[in-house]
Amino acid sequence: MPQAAARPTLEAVAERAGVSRATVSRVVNGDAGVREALAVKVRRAVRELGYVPNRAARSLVTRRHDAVAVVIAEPETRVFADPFFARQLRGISKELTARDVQLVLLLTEGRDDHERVGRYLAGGHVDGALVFSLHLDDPLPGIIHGAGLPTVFGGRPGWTGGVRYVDCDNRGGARQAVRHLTALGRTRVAHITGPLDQTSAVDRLDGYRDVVPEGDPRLVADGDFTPAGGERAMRALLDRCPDVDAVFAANDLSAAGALRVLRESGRRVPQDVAVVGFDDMLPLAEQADPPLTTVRQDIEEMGRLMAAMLLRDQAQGPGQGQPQPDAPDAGGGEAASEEAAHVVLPTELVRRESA
Amino acid sequence: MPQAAARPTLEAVAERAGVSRATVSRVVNGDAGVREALAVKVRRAVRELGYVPNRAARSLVTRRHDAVAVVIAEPETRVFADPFFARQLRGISKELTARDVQLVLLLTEGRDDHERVGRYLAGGHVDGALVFSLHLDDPLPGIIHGAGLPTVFGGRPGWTGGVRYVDCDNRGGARQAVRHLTALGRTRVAHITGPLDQTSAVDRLDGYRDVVPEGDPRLVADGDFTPAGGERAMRALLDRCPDVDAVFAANDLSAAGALRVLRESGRRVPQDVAVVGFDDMLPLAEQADPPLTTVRQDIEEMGRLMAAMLLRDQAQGPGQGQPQPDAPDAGGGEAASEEAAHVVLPTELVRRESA
DNA sequence: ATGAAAGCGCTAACAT
DNA sequence: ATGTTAGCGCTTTCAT
Repeated sequence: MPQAAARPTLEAVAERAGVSRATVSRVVNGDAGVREALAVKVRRAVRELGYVPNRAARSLVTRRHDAVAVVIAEPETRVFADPFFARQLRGISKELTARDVQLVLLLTEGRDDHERVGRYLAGGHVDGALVFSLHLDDPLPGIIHGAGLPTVFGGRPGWTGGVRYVDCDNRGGARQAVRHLTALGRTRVAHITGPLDQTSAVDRLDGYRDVVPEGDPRLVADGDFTPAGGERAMRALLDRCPDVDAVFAANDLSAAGALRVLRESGRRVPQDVAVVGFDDMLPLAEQADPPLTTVRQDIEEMGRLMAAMLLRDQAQGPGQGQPQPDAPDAGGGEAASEEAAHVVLPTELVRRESA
Repeated sequence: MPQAAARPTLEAVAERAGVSRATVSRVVNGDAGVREALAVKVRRAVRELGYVPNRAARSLVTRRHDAVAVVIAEPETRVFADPFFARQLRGISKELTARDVQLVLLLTEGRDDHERVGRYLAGGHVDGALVFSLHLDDPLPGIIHGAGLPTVFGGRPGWTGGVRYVDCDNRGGARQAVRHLTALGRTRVAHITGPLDQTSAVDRLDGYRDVVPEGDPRLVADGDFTPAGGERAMRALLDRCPDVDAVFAANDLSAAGALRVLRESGRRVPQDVAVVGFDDMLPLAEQADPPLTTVRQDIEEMGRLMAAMLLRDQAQGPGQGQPQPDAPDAGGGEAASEEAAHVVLPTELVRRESA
């Protein structure tokens, strides 16, 4: 029965400092109302003994866990073709670390996992959840929302009401991209969409239409955020409208596919056809030929804000059970406030050589 | 004082099933020695009440946590330019999920975080750690190893003895790459290295030398796993040895840089200079011009094996405190066994158009 | 095979 | 301001 190095307990610290457990607890938790003289003694004892509070024991009584779950609902596609996800995690991690909150990562592989994740979250092992789900028909967000756990979504979910989320300004970013192309004098600006069961793709399409409301419908081709989809769409575009002189691709991956097809077809980029992507996915965007002009979003900041938003009301006490009342800001505005029920981060056009 | 939906306790289940807490506990934990008739009643009560065990209470007495930490020690560079990391996490997640073990993610930002992570790990909040660190001089692995927590490293650490790790066969993969080039009839095969403070880069260089032991030293140029480094190295190579007819780049990112320089210099790939990368980093490798021949490693499997290796002895009981005695296999062999103190996974050459 | 009871280490009333 | 005390929900001897 290996005795695992017998960690010192509060009791041990109390004895060494010559005070009661309660006093040690107060000092350790930074509660006011302990004479400095005693506090000093306690802190010394803590240091000498290498005392570390037992989280399990603490959770048992406080009913808090100082842990939040990060649920990523789509390992199969984009998430793993893209450092996007890693950046967001980094932002989240920074914020959580700063508040001494643990990050429990939940990756779901498919429908089977939904139940498991739902059970875990409803099981009261974490104080909140940060959820990424890209598809409108994904039941997981609903399950989680229903679990009565404070939750913040990454990316606008496909439904409204009582939901908190952080997103980038997909629509505004799309407008930036398309305006850039029209400012270049391009008159036949096409759009390669993303999969339209994702709000980001829908929003980018909407942004495109904002700028080209009278647009030729044949200039819009379906993509799916993959290079192969971008190739297909670009071929269709070239076929239908040989006079196309600009393309706004819904992401950099499909832009890469489009570039390849344009090159094959003998078009020069940007001279014959200008191309703008979205995401500023590195190293792809930089290494593309020619380097891709694209719309950048501050992914890490999105993660940070998600965590901050979730933790904002964490202090109030253990698992509230109810999401916050909705208090949307203007919606799609560029200002970001942690007071809002959703935050939409601005995007930035990064000019390289493709447009 | 929001009462957080008062989860049912063991007590509640016991009462409903008309048995004692102890019996419910046995059933829930699958302990043998409960009459089936009773067990059935208990299970029904559990279901009806939606009982979920309180992990904190359980940990408090068992001193186990059913949680492991995943420590990623280098958010700044490669980890976040590369889905590598995400794939590995996925492998880990799958294995942990299957055993109902939680994944606590620890991302470290720099030296400041080392202490924090060390404290956390030594603090006894998790049953083990899976650690990624790329630099030989990183003190973190040592700290963690010293914390007396069962640990498995991702990638061979820069020191030997009593360490368990999972790695891919960097050296063998490099040999595959270079042999492929020589089999193509190339006689002036250059190598763009990675940063040589990482074992993966050193091993790949060694593999190159295995095949070209008599090699012209001017054919080896320092890179750093980045596209910019690859460009610099390729320029140096072209400068020193204009007759170079093949390049093995230590990773795909630097290969991409090399491709760009070759193109600029008017060389055709693969006709004039053949290029092989390492990693099969998608989408980069596929989208390169021309698509990159490269060495693939099964990243997800590496993650899975790390978790499996860690959990193998987890069953024995709470935090052993001592790492396992070393039981290395042949070292660098291609067979992978979960019995070994380290596992080295095979690599695979993926032929595309660059060589 | 089952139950009774003793804690695991901590926080939070309550008492002083 | 500090100490005393009563659990938090669970597992685990130890009786039966």
